[in-house]
Amino acid sequence: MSDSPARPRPLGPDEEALVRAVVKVMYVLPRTIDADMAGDRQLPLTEYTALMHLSEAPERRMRMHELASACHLSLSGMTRTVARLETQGLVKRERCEEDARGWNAILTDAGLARLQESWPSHLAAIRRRFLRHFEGLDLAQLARAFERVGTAD
Amino acid sequence: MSDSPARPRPLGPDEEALVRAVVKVMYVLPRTIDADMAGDRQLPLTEYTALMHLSEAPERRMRMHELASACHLSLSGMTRTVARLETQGLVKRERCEEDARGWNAILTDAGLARLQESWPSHLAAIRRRFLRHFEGLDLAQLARAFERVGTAD
DNA sequence: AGCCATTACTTGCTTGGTCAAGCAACAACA
DNA sequence: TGTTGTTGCTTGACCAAGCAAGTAATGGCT
Repeated sequence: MSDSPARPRPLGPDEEALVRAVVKVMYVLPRTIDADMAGDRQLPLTEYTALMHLSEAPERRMRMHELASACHLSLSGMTRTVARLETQGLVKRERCEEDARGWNAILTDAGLARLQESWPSHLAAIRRRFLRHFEGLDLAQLARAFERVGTAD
Repeated sequence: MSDSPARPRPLGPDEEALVRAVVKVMYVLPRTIDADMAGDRQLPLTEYTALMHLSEAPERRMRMHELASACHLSLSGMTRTVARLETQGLVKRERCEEDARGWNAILTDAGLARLQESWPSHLAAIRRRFLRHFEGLDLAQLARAFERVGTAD
């Protein structure tokens, strides 16, 4: 907080409705998606996301901090996530060649297989629980608005 | 998962952009708002929300499960939240008259004062970090879409 | 060469949530 | 009136996240 705002204008009805709906989505959607994906071999959303980003990276490898920021996770959070994935054999870690402080997280073949096994239900959940409800709206415009959210100015 | 979807159509570019942007918002926005509100006397978002719902309830009181679902929290999560608020004197608990298993969480005067103290910065944060970016869009339409999110059909 | 500031990551601790099990009060019924 | 099942909430065990402090490698700068 830089300045303490004296009496900000209260929310109008539409604004309030939007805020409440989005807050609800933030709480409910991740759990819903997770639950939809909970087949035999549940892959939690965070771990799924990490595998996904790795699969899209050149050589299926990324530095820890890149991966963390791609997943919107703190670096320490990512350390632990990768550790979990490593014990399952889905990811391995290698020291970075050009900077021995750094590590690469690397998607293993098993990890790729696991991701491919999960993505259809992940994708279906996204469509069914989320995108479905935005049919007919201008998605690109909406995406631009959401991309700006969080920035102050 | 009831049925395993064979090969769902992959996301188009606009769909993908929207999903990524919304996911990012879900991770980043709560922390941003929290941080904006972190004045001297930080009131975490969950606790703020609980106080807010209580303040709007008749007699400033609600049953635990009502409050939990209003806040999109599990009942046990709400038990702990209310416990935290109680130790700060912002809420008190009373056995429910007509059903001695039940409890009412009741907003105290101190709680109301605290809420009134927090809401300007809360509101400002919401405007600045969120609503600001939707100017010119049809908020009501958007709200309706988000209200449906999470439901399957 | 030797030191210092910086960077990349990990670890310890705390917080805040879930789920499952427990407990007490109620409701329905023999 | 006791018994049996259900409901409302709490508690215990666990887990994933963040922050702050620690460690190790690097890159200037003298």
